[in-house]
Amino acid sequence: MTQPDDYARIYAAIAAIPRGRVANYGEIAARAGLPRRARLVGYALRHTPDDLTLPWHRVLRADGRIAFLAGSAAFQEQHQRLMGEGVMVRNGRVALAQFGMHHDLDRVLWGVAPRSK
DNA sequence: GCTTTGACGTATG
DNA sequence: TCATACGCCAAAG
Repeated sequence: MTQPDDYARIYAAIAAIPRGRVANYGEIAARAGLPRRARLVGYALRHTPDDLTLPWHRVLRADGRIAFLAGSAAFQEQHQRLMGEGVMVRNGRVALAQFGMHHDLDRVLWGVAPRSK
């Protein structure tokens, strides 16, 4: 039962990804209050209104890989944009350990509660 | 109204 | 790493 503002929250969550960092679809969904709805994030991203500009290139799959078919135009552009802001991409994959949202600093920036306990 | 299609994720083998 | 399988579910046909 998706509501109109679900998309708004998804877009907001994406817009909140700090420059030089990345997040996966699942994280975005969770941030938007829609746990386990990663696919909806993909859908929303594919249908982003023209008047809306988002850092869509910072959204990757859970394993750190770019979601597009390797070699495709979209794939290359995403790769380009990421490198452009300092995010290293190796064989279509980003090292989440370095650029993902798993450091304490990120929790501060994102206001995410510490893991467990 | 039923089936197919995804910028997905986790779990197995 | 590849391959299934399943959970998830809005849109499109």
